[in-house]
Amino acid sequence: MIDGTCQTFVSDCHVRAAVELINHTWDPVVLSALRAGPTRRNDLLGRIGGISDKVLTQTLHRLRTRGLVARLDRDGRVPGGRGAVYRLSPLGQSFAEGPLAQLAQWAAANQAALTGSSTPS
Amino acid sequence: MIDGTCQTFVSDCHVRAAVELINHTWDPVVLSALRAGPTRRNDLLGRIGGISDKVLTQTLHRLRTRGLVARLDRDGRVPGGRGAVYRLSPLGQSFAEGPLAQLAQWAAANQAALTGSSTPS
DNA sequence: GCCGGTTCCTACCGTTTGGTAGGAGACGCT
DNA sequence: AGCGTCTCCTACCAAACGGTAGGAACCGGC
Repeated sequence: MIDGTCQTFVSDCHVRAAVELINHTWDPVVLSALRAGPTRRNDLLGRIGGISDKVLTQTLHRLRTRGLVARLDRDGRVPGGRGAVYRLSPLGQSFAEGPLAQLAQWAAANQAALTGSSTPS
Repeated sequence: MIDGTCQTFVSDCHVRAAVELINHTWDPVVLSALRAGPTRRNDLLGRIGGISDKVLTQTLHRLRTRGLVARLDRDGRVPGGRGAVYRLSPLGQSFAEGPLAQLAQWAAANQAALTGSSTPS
């Protein structure tokens, strides 16, 4: 996957590795949502409008498999639920606050150009 | 799409906007490949192993539509071709050298954690 | 003129992804 | 106990994405 083994793609294949972490539409959203701190499933469902139940489960599962998110069973035990809480792992946090935040920052700075309002020549 | 209109997603929906720029498997690869400078189609096809002709066309088209890549018809006129040359637009360059490079850098620094548990160097 | 390389486009197909619907099991509250 | 809430799973379906195959147009070299 490093410079040698990555002849399938371009030499910058680190990009690929990183992009594949968030290549699933909702992955970056969930990651961003979790930056606010440990969150319960249902709260995520509410905070992230538009995501379906199944997809949130899948996304959380994928993110956990990739080591970006950890699940704390019954951490804070908020009333009214089994209290499965999801939080960013150190890796996930480093990703969310590093590249992901950079991405968001760039998009915010260039939103005018992105929305297609006026692409300067 | 900005802070107000983005209730469909999380408040950080700039992330979404940015990620959608590269959400198509080959987009970041092509963008990275173009960082080396204006490149002809066929050279891209060769430099990026594994991409198919159609997908390169689509990717280039999408990237142009989004204003990240520009096509210079017959710029350098290298021998043996019609000389359609692709290069990063200012926006694309800013994206490729900013967030995309950050992404690659992060992935390179965390490749050990990403690949699972392979011994780092 | 013919041939070959290059740029694109158009089918068609398989896989993946996200969405909807429905249900199972666990637990707290009344 | 009965009920509602929460987690999570399994179909099934539609759309999107990538890949293959084939072909059109364009241009230079022979």
